[in-house]
Amino acid sequence: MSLPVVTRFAPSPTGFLHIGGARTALFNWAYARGHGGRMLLRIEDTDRQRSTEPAIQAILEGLQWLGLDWDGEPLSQFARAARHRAIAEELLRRGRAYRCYCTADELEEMRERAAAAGLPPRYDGRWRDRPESEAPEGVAPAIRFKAPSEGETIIEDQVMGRVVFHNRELDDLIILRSDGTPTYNLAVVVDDHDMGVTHIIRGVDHLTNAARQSQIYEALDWPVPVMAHLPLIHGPDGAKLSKRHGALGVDAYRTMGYLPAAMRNYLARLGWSHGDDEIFSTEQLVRWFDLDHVGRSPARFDFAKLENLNGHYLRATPDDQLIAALVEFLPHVPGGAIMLARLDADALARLERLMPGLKERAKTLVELMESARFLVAGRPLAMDDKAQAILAGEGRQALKALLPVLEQAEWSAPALEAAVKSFAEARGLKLGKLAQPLRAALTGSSTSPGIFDVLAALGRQESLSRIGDQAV
RNA sequence: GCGCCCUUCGUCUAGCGGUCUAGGACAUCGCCCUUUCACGGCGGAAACACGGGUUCGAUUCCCGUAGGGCGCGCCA
Repeated sequence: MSLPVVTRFAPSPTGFLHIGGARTALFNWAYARGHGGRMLLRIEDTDRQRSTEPAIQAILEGLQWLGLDWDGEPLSQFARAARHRAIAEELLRRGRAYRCYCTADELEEMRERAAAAGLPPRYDGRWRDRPESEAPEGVAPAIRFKAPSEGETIIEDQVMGRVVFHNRELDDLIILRSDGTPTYNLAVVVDDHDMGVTHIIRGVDHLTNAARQSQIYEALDWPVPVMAHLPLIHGPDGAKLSKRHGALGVDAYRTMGYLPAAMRNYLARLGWSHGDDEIFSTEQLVRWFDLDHVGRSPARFDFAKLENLNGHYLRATPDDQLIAALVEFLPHVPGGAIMLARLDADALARLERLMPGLKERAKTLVELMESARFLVAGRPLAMDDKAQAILAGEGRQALKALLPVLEQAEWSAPALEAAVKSFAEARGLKLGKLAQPLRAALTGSSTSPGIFDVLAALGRQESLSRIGDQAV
């Protein structure tokens, strides 16, 4: 246990980095960083049909956005095919593997027969002890691992506990295809060994593989790494993650306006806990993260909680950093580019003044963007329904009456508030009666920060002309 | 079908035999704050799947049942 920790994240590049993969990466990362170890990245691209370069890029970018870095260069599993083949042959030499001359049709038939008999679809081992001399003409053999047929294989899982598999349940899996390329279970074992991986942290969907891989380690006389299998993440309805909810690429979460720090925090709490702590920094996560406190039951993805958490992070981010985050965010969201183009120095200065009020009201960068939009919006100003209603009746009258008062007022938030207040009192009106139409006229929205701050931030000329537009 | 895994408020979870009249967070409901919307504060409702054991004592340990998940490819 005194060995330096080496973890790895090993996605297959057949699509984007989904939320489950992101959490697996986060846990591997946190574990390695918290134990003075390294986290390696391996791209499991041995399936040439389904692996794509764009998918690799998407995964790398997803990790980067999440703020998860890895040590060394990403390793291509495919590039190591020769090494895998050599180990398959080594297994053959050791008598722990054999050539299988079954055809695809034959295997299909085998599965069908098993299904008909109500048996598990397993390879029956027909070439396990059959001499090579009986090999049929013209059939390229695959190499199968000679799995132990008796006894049991035990996984001492750091999360799931001691898991026992009866060896009779595990059939002889193919480790080298008839075209000479390695299959997953062989490649994983060889790579993890060669990379010096000490801790394998991955989803429970690999638990059965853990048993098969453990057998291969044993056949090779290699030490089995520490294993930890994480429960899966489900959608809000408890079923499998679908496109509709959680099975989105992490880039989708970026587009929805979530902050990487909030994502890390939220993902960490999905399946792992540190007492009653809910909001903690990434630094604390690294310090606290352990396998002991990873739960065993699957978790549902809850957008409401993510959103709440994101709101916390938004509010906690210093204004200048938040503006930087927003500026960086805009190109990734529909309509954002236009807004970015209009954010000149003047608008940025106004945004800075309003940020304390704006960020308190936003849960995502999208909401922040929407609430700041009036700063750069051209006229006529787009109005939300409530704002329109407010300006429909008395609101317009109030604005008209208010205009001369504002023209006379000293131009600062407190002074404007005082002026409007005394005007309201003189007329026996509630302040809200005047503030509401002002808000609507200036921002086109019924939800905005302190309206007097808005007035001050916009400036006398801009404000008066906007109010004038709406008052006529 | 077979194997493995899981099961505390609606959701994420704390709990590792007595401290549990089961704690926190999100969501929800009510009140307060307030120029709107939020934020914030206070308070409410809300859970140990079921049945057997083990034990002086089970949310915690064991076994069943039910429900859910994952796996069973010359995919990873």
